[in-house]
Amino acid sequence: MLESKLLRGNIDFVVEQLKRRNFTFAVDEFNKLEDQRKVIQVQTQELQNLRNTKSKAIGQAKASGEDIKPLLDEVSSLGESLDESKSELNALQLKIDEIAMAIPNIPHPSVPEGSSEDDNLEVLKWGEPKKFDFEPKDHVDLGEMHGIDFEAAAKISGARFVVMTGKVAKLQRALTQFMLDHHTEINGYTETYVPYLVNADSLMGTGQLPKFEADLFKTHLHGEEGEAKALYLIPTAEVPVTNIVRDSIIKESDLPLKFVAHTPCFRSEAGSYGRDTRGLIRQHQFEKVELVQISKPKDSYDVLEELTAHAEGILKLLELPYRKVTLCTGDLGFSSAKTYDLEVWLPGQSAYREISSCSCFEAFQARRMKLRWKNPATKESEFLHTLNGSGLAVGRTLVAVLENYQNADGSIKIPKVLQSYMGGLTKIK
RNA sequence: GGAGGGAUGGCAGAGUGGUCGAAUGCACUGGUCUUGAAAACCAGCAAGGGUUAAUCCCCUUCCAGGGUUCGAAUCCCUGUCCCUCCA
Repeated sequence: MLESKLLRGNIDFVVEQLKRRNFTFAVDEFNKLEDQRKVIQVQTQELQNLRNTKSKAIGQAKASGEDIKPLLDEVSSLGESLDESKSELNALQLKIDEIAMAIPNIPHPSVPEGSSEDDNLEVLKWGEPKKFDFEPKDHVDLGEMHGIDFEAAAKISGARFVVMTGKVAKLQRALTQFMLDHHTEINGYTETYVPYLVNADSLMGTGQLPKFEADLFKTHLHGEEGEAKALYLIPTAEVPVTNIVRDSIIKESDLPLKFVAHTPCFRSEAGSYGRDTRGLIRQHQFEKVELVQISKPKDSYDVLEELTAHAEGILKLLELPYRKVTLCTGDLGFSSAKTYDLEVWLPGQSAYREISSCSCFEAFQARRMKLRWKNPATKESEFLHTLNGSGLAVGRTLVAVLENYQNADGSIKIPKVLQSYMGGLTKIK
């Protein structure tokens, strides 16, 4: 959600900025509603004031033993016009909120202009894609001999699910453990366990709702109030973790807050039919280790660099070649002001593929979830900045390890940092 | 499964229909005093919104949502969460 002052006072700037990310803002409609709101709100508050004053007078008259009948007659008609005015105001406010909640964040000035992912800007490349003296297989072919079973998953659930057994399942767990340990012990994050089913308010807070309901799995509850109580499977740990601090005022001394959580993520992948249908790349359910930071506004872009470096650290320790790109305005997520994607090298596809997305949301999410701090400089409560990034997407990291560490015979070398998590194993075959 | 109690400002905790946005204590901020600090004393101290150049002023908010009433923290209904007792 954008700042209401900005929407009211400097709407031309907003429109211009949103144009950068191909979002057309219906200014005229919004302004019209705002003008109406002003009139009705002032009118409503005046009526309310009148009622309060009269009611107080009745109280006083009664206390001093006067006859209150004439005063009662005076207010009798007030309630009706007040109710009318109130409901008119409510209706207007609902419409305005609906529009406001659907406006994406404004890109940071440093974000490159562009319309699609082709315009993303490469920041750096790390590591050399390994030259194989044989034709490297992709993870699906490799997985067949190691216990990755898509057929069983299709039988159990359907497409875009997987069953893993044996060493490969353990390797995924090793990756998860390694990431969690590294982020808590080296990078200073607090390990966090969170619900995997969340309510609509939480999703509003981080920006998945109201616009992107189609991307989510929604539970269905029986009974009359089922709809209102329905929970959603989390598409990312960002949702429950960031919402830990929804509706709260954080002490300055507690900032920045740094959380790391491992959760499964569930995505409907609506609209991605035919994309990455093969393999583990695009699943309805996958594991992810997520980094979340809550920072003071002035620090947030330093934190973005730091948090991204934390995600990169995992790739470096796993010795996986990657590149870092800045998403262009057209490819930026709804809530984000600036995003770095980390893309890992996959020999099976001869391509870099996204394995982490690190974003600074500025106060966009904080405003939606009323997340504030007491700024000692201004003595005001002000909105904080939220950030998050995958550190990393575990399923895709597993893909990267399988493909980058494969041998000609299909066996997989275990990366050094994972060996202790695999009981000293150096190779799976 | 049954019976009861509770949810109030950063925290603790009063308040059962009207000058209650809310006593009091703690915490916090400023001041007096002090060589300095502590103590003591004095003063200030909720959030969101409207209007305004700004102040003033006004509105809303005492778990959430409905209702009763001229008027609700207070009464009624529903829900959520917490606690106690019984089985």
